[in-house]
Amino acid sequence: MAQFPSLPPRRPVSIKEVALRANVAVGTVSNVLNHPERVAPAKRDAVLRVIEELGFVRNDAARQLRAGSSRTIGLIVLDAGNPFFTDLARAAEDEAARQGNLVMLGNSGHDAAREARYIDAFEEQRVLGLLLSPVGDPNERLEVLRARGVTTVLVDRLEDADRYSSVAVDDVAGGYLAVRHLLEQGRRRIAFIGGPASIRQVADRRRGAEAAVAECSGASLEVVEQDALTVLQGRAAGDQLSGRSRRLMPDGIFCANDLLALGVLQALAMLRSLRVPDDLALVGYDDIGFAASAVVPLSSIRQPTELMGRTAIELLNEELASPGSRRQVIFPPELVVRGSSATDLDRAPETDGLLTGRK
Amino acid sequence: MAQFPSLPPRRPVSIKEVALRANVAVGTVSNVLNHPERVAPAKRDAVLRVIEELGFVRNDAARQLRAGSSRTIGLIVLDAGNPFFTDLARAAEDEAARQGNLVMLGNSGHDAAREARYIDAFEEQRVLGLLLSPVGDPNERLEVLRARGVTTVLVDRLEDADRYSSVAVDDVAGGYLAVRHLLEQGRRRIAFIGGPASIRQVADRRRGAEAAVAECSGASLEVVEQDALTVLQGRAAGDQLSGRSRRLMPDGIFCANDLLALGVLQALAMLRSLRVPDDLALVGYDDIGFAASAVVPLSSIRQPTELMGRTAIELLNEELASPGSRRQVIFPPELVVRGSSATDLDRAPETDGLLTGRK
DNA sequence: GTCTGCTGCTGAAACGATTCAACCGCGGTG
DNA sequence: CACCGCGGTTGAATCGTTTCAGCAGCAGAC
Repeated sequence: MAQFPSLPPRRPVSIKEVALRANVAVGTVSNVLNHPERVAPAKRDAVLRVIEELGFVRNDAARQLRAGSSRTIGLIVLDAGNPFFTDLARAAEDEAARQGNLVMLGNSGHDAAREARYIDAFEEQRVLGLLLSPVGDPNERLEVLRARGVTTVLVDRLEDADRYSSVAVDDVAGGYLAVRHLLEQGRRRIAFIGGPASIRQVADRRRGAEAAVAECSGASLEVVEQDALTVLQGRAAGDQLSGRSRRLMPDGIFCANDLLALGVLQALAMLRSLRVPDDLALVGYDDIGFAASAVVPLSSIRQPTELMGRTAIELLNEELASPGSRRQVIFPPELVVRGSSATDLDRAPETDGLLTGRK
Repeated sequence: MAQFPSLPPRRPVSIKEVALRANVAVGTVSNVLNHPERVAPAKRDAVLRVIEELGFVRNDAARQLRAGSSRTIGLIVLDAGNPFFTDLARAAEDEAARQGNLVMLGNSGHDAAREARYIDAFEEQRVLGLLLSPVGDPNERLEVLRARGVTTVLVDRLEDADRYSSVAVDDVAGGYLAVRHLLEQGRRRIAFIGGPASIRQVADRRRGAEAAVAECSGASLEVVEQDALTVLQGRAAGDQLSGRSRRLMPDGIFCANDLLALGVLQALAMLRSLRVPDDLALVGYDDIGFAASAVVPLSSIRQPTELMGRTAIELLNEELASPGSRRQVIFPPELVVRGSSATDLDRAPETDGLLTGRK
């Protein structure tokens, strides 16, 4: 531990000192910062020079105190490690930056207490608004916030009533899209491998799969339920399937998430007799980074995360502009076709226009 | 878009209104909030009741303005999607929370402009201090911050001079640890598969590998250089190796990162003739989530991310307490042995005490 | 009854930026 | 010459909290 000659711990420079040094009134310095066009060029440059010289940095607390609200938007995510949220956060940051606002990220990590701490902190900071991907059922908490005038937009959560603005993604459409694609590739014996049905996303994706199968005569859907959405569970499911006779083997598999699909792929890679995609086509969900670089590149369903982030900020702005306005936006997911499901990649559709009607 | 009867946009309740309603002075309300022990229990409860009743939330801007600094610590990371940083962030948050402080996360995404925006914002907010994992060479920027009195701790970056407090991990030790383990398993023909040597981490890991081989007579090290640290590059390296005759094939491979190792594993899984770990032992680096659930669970080097996060906060506190004090902390990484390198998992050492001397 | 000490409470000052009514100076108009 | 208009500038008031010197009231000591 090195002890340096402690440089004088200079207090930050205030606007008053700048004014003094530049021989102008404090109001003029403030104008230079906030309404440069009101200040004569010569004086403006002089003030800017002094600001530079003294290393003045505006005290945001004082600005905020006077202005009544900040330029900060709070974003609380369930899992900062999940690419879905980081992509969304980045898009939200960009969109907010375009209006001169700033996004601060809080990570609740599925922990309600942690979430509460961030909500309180953001409220004390009088944030412009809150983007919240809530832990569990947020109703009471949200009502309190609402009552205190904190504008909140829900992210990745569908609310029954239209009491909050929200952005979410249509998982039913995603399941439909995946299975429709398998059917279009000529597959008829479809299997759905999913995690616990208690997870809404899983249930929705399955419903979408069922809908697609119902539209196609001669197609059947088998449901394989696993305990969790992990690679290991996927491998278990794959091992179980690979013991079957050729006759009972599905020729198309849709997994509720990419981890499951990668596990299935691992299990099947052990088998020489079965080839992907020729004998068995496979589609995952989420389009995680690993999907593209699997042994056989994995087809998957991608969520429009960037769009969701931008839209969340938009909805917040709308509600700030006209308090009381609410809007729910549900996005259709997108199919990404790769080697695990396309016998002929050239013909593979990039996006599926047919889905628009369901939106 | 539903338009609700706009509830009166009530201004937030101030401490003055609370005082009025509770028949006390503003100073007393402030004391209830900050020094409850100074207030008589009866009065304290009365004030708390009114606070609850009116839904009072302290205005942090005003507190901060008066107090001169906030209770917020800024953390700027290079990549919020990287588990290394999210784990570190979470540990930092926990440690900060123990002292009543709060960590706000900014994601620079390797973008210097973005980083600058966050630095400015945090400085305007007069944060307690900054934990920074800088983009590129930060020297000029840091000097400016230092001059303005913003206490900064560097994360995951070694500075030559001891001009800043910092936490980092010893990549040389990591490389040494990995290869020593391979040698202990009886392997002698070692290969190092690494990304561009321009990345410091890669170069350090390689140097560690060289040091371990040098200590063991009869051992040799072959270096395979790839363009990037990706699964695809790993697969390319694996394909290249698998064309070799048995004689020239390494029996132990150390990859500069887990992605490369997974790629190698993919390439070798195609080959029936070569088995992992019997014919070829494999060790990766970073211990990402996928390492444990690979076809053959991957041995890897784990960085003590939680410890680094906690320590970063500690260093910040130290420097705040006695300005001018600096400390650099370098952590030794940890070896995690899994199926890809252990012929006998029971004998596998969990941590390697031998390393302590190098620290 | 006076003095001392102590607890608990009060109320005004201070923090630093923004805002806004007032003011200044100057050129143009009638 | 008086007046107007106007761009540019001023400085006091304001935001909501914390801090702190000072005061009231009370108990105990003498």
